[in-house]
Amino acid sequence: MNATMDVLVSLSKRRGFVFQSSEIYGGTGSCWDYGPLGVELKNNIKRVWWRDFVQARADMVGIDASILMHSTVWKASGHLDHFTDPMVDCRECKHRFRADHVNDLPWTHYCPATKGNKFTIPPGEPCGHCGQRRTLCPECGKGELTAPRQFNLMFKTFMGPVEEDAAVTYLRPETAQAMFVNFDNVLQSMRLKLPFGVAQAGRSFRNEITPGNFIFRTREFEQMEIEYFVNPHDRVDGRSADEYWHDRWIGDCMAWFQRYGLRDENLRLREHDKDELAHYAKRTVDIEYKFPIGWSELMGIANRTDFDLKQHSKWSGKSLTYFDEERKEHVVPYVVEPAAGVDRALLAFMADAYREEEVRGEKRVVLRFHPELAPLKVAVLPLLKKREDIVRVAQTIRADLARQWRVVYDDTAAIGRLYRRQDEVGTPYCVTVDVQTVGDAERGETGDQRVTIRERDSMEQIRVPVAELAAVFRELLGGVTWTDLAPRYPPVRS
RNA sequence: GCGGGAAUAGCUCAGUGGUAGAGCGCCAGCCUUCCAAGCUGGGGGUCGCGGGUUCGAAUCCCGUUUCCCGCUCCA
Repeated sequence: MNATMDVLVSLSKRRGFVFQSSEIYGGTGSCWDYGPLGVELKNNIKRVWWRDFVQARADMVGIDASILMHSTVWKASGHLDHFTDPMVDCRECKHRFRADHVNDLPWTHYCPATKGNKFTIPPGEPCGHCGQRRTLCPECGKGELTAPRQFNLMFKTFMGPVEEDAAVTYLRPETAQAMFVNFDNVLQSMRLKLPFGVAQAGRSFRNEITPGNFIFRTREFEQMEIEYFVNPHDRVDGRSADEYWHDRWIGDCMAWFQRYGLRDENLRLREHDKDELAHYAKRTVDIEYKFPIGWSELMGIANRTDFDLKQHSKWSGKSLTYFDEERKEHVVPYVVEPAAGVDRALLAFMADAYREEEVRGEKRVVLRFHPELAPLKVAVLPLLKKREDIVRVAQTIRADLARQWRVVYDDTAAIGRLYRRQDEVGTPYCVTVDVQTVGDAERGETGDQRVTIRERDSMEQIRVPVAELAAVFRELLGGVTWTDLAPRYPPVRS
């Protein structure tokens, strides 16, 4: 069965993945807190993203910019003009006006006193024929206007302790701008050649009009963004570099989500129509995921052209160009932007991993996380908690493995229940220490110094020497599959 | 923004004016040699919040907040 949003919200709270923000005060709409397991999962997502897209590539570097920036950044980027003024809409023609300007616009008026003749009336004046003042849309003259709406998409704040004197600025609504603003710093300090990319993961803030659907749309969220700069004059495979790299990134990003567990049937690409493209974009393709709420955007990959660098160059007066040695010319790079939401990725990975299975007539809830994403990697479980020798070995194993991975120890229930608990939070491997491991000193039996490793999805078990545990987990948690590794060790029948 | 529904234990929910409940989960003990076993005991709720009616309110009334569904809006 597919996970419903309710089931995920409930599991998230019960097992420490996600809590509603400020819950004891009644909760804050559209804000969520990551709990002990949620933060591990989220950090793992960000880490593999960084490793795969920054660390592993010669053409990528990263930055970590401040959330507060010079307010002119948002003037240049277009966010300030587009998103901070009270707006009214015409219900008929859908034209949008700034509410504080609407009364200054000449009014197109279909006058009832002159059988619907059309007049243009100056601002503030009544109609000379019927005496009416403006009530309808200045543009089409027919539609009613909606009440003014404050489109504060950006969170306004004040730099400086005294509000009246302080400079107004904004919490960034996207991380991208810091990478454009730092273009020249990064280029010069790292001696980069096009094409190259700058990556950043960090928080962004938007006063969303309609937040909701758990962590899908929140007012504070985390992005993983890449700005990949290319020389638009270059040709790759017979195409312009920006178009070539745009498609490359779409493919790479899609493959990345598949690699970490999202199923093909839950992923698709969606091309933005020309009329829905953002003002800066030449082409945008969304990777959509089949969330519990339906198909929705998981990440967007946009060709932002040279819009942003040109804007910042214009507003700052600084040249933001790249010198093409071959052509002996300065060019403004085009930029391809793969932008993913960390929280949405987490939701997708969780939804896709969720399974309800039947095992021996009982329901088993299991999160089949990719081992690299799983918040807990290994649970160490003593089969008998009253046997000091067993407990001692188990504790030693836990401490040893915990130097490299997130490992937990649990002895508070029967083994079956302990397994189910770990299944429910997606722990890929359990290590069980039993009498066979340590032997029975009273009977003069020595143990075999082997423990049972149990794999989450197949529930298969193998006997592995304690001395080899760390090496085995380095393989299992580093890309080697269970199917490849398990045959090297004797199985255990349960 | 409009309409409808909901809010009681960690979770799922019962409780329609008279001492705050169940199942599951959680904790402790006993038991237990590998897939939510059993027994015993335990912690945990100012019934979303504020006001009102009443001898008495989880229950009736008003307000408010949050969440869900639909519409609208938005990208």
